[in-house]
Amino acid sequence: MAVRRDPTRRPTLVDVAAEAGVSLATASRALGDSTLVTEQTRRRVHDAAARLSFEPNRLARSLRRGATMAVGLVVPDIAAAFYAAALRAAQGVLQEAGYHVLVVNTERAAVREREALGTLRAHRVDGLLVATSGGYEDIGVPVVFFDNLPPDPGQCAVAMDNERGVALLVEHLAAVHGHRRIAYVGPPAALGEGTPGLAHGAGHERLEAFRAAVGRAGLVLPPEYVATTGVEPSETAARARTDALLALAQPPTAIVAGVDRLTAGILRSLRAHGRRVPGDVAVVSFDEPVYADLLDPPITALERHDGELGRRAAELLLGLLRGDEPPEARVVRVRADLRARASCGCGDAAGRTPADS
Amino acid sequence: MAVRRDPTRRPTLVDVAAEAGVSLATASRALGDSTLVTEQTRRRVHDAAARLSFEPNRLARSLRRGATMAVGLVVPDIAAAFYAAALRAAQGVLQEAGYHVLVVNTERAAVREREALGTLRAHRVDGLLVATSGGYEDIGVPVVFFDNLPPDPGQCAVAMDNERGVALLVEHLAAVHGHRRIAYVGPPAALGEGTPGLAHGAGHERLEAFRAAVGRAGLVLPPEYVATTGVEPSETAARARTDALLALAQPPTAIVAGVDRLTAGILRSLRAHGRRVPGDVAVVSFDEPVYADLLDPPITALERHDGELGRRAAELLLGLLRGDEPPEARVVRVRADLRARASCGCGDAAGRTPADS
DNA sequence: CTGAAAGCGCTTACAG
DNA sequence: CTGAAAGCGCTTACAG
Repeated sequence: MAVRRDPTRRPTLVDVAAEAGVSLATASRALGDSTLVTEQTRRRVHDAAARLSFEPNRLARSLRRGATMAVGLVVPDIAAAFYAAALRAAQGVLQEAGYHVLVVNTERAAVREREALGTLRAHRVDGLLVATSGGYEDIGVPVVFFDNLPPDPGQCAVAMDNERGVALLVEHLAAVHGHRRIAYVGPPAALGEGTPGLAHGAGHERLEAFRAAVGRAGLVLPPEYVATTGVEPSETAARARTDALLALAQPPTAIVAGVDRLTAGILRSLRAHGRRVPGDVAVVSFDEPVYADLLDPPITALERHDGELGRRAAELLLGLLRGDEPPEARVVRVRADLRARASCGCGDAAGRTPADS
Repeated sequence: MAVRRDPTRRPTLVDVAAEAGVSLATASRALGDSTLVTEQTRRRVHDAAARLSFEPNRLARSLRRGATMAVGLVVPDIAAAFYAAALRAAQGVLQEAGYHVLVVNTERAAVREREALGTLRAHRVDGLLVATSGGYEDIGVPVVFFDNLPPDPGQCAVAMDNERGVALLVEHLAAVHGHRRIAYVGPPAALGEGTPGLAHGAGHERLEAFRAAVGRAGLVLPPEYVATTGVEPSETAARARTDALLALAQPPTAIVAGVDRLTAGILRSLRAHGRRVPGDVAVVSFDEPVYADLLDPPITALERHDGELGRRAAELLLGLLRGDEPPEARVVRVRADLRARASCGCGDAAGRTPADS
C-alpha cells in the first residue's frame, strides 16, 4: 500500500510513519534503532521505509541536531600532488567515520581563504582541516592544520618534519658528495597572497632549516644563494631563480629545491644552460617529484608521506570532534626519509641506484 | 546594543531582527535585498547583522527553499592527476556561481559509488558531476558525466576525444616512424570493480579506437598485443603486462599506453629488461605524464586538457541547474593534440624536441 | 512597505 | 514502549 500523494515528491518520515501505521515519533525512533522500540515495530518501519525507498533528509536532521557531520577541508591547490594525496587519505578516514567532506580551493590567496571559511561556517561544518594560505580565522569549530603550523600554539597540526628533511638533504650533499657551494630554491616564507611573513609556514621552516644546516656543515652562505618564489611555487619562477644562480660569479655546485614543482623548473634551467646534473650541478628535492626515478637524471629526494599526513590530520580532528583532549604535543611531525638517486651524484654510471631496480 | 542572551550561541535572524528593531520577516527580506524593503530598513538590518557578525544558517535556508546550492562530485580517485585537475577547474566554476562542492572518492568500486550517491542524495545536492566507476544510479537530480560517457544517451557528458587521440598516437607510430608491430597497454574496458563490461567507459573507447586505428594502418594485430589492466590502472600492472609483451616470440616494436600511469610501469619494465626507448621499443602515452619532457626519454603524448574538461562539465551542469535545455550534442568532446617528443623516435640525438627548448 | 504565521523534515524531551 | 507537541532557523505566501 505504498500510496504516495505526489509521486514526484520525495517520501518523508511522515509518509513512512503512515505506511507503517505508527506515529512520526515512533518512525523516527525505529529508524534510529532506538532501544525504546519493539523489534516488531522496528522491522515494520524499516520495511515501510524500504518500500518507499525513503532517504532521511540530512538537512533537517542537522538543523534539528545542531551537527552536520560535515567537515570542511581548505587547501591552497587541490591539483598539487601533495594536497590531492593528503585530501584523499583524509577523506577516507572521515568518510569511514560517517563524515562527509566539503573541499575548497583557495588558490593560495588569503582573501579567498577567508571567503571559504565564511561559507563553511554558513554551512555549519562540525570541524575543519586547514592547509592555510594565511587567511585563517576562527569560525568556532575544532580545527586541525596540516602542512603548515597552527597560528596559535594551542591548536593541533600535522606537518612534515621540515627541519630534519632539509638537514638530510644538505648533509648528504655536503658530507657524502663534498659540496661546499649549496644554494636553495624554495617556496616563500610567507603563507599566501596578501599575508605578512607569518612564522607558521612550511616555507618558513624549510628556509630556516636550510640556513641552519648549511651553518652546521661549516659552509659559507652568500645571500644570493637563497632564492624563494612568489606564493605560487611555479616551475617558471624556479627556472628564473636558477638562471640567476647560474649567472653568479660563483655559481653553486648544488641546489636544494624546497618543493617538488620547483625541481622541474630547476632542471629545465640547467638543461637550457647546458649544465649536466649531477656533473656540473647536483640537485636534490624536498618532496619527491612524481616518477622521480624515471626522470633524467633520477632525482634524490625525501620520500612522500602525503597520505600519512592527511590520515593523521583526519584522525586528530575526529578525536577533537569526539571531545577528546588534544594530544600533549600539539604538532605531530611526519618523519622524513632520504631517497638517494643519481641527481646528487649517487648511483652507477647510468644514474640508477640498486633500489630502483 | 548588541545584547546576546547566550554569547556562545550563534546569532540567528531573530537576534538580528531584535537588534534592528524590525520583525523577523522584514529582517529576512532586508538581508535578501528584497525590493519590498526601504533602503533605510535595509541598511539598518545589514548594520545589525554586521554588529552581531550574523551568518545565516544555510541548512535552514536549504530546508525551507528545497535547494541546497551544493553539487556532488564523484570521482574514482582524487589523487590521480587527471581527476585532481578536473576537480579543481570544475570547483572554480561552481564556486563562482555560488555552489559548493561535495567530493567523494569511490576508489574505482561500483559499490562505493552507489553508497556515495546515497549520501549525496541524503544531503539533497542540487546536481551531480560524475566520473563513474560503474555504480551510477539516478538520484533524481541533474547530472553531467565526465571522462566517461553517459549510461543513458539522453544525459550530458564531457569526455576526451578518445578515438581521435588514440588514432593520432597509432598513426604517428605507423606513418612517421614506420612501426608495424604496435601493442597496447591500457585500462580495462569495464568501468569499475563489480561491473560488467559497460560500453560507456573511456577505457572501452580507447581500446576500440586502438583496434580500429591499427586496422586502418593496415597492420596485423595479434590478440596478445592488446593488454588491459585491472580496474586500478597501476604501474605494477602495466609493468607485468609489458614483461609479458617482451616475452613474446614476436615482441612489439612500439607500445601505446592508454593512461599516463601505465606509461611509468611500461618504462620500468623496459628498463629492467635493458631495452632502449625508443631504440628497441617506442613508447607513446595517451595522457601526458607529469614532467613528460623531463623523463628519460621525454615522452610523446597527448596534451592534457583536464582543466577544460572539468570546466566544461561544470558549465554544462550549471546550465541544467538553471533549467536550460541540454545541448543538442549531449556528449561534448575535448580535442586531442599530439605532442611529439623523443620516446617515439622524434627529436635530436639528445632526445629533445625544439619545442621543449 | 511591514508583520504574524505557516511550514521545510527531522529529533527529542515530556506525558502517558 | 508509544504518541502529541515543540522547535531547529530560515523563507514566503497571506493580510494589512
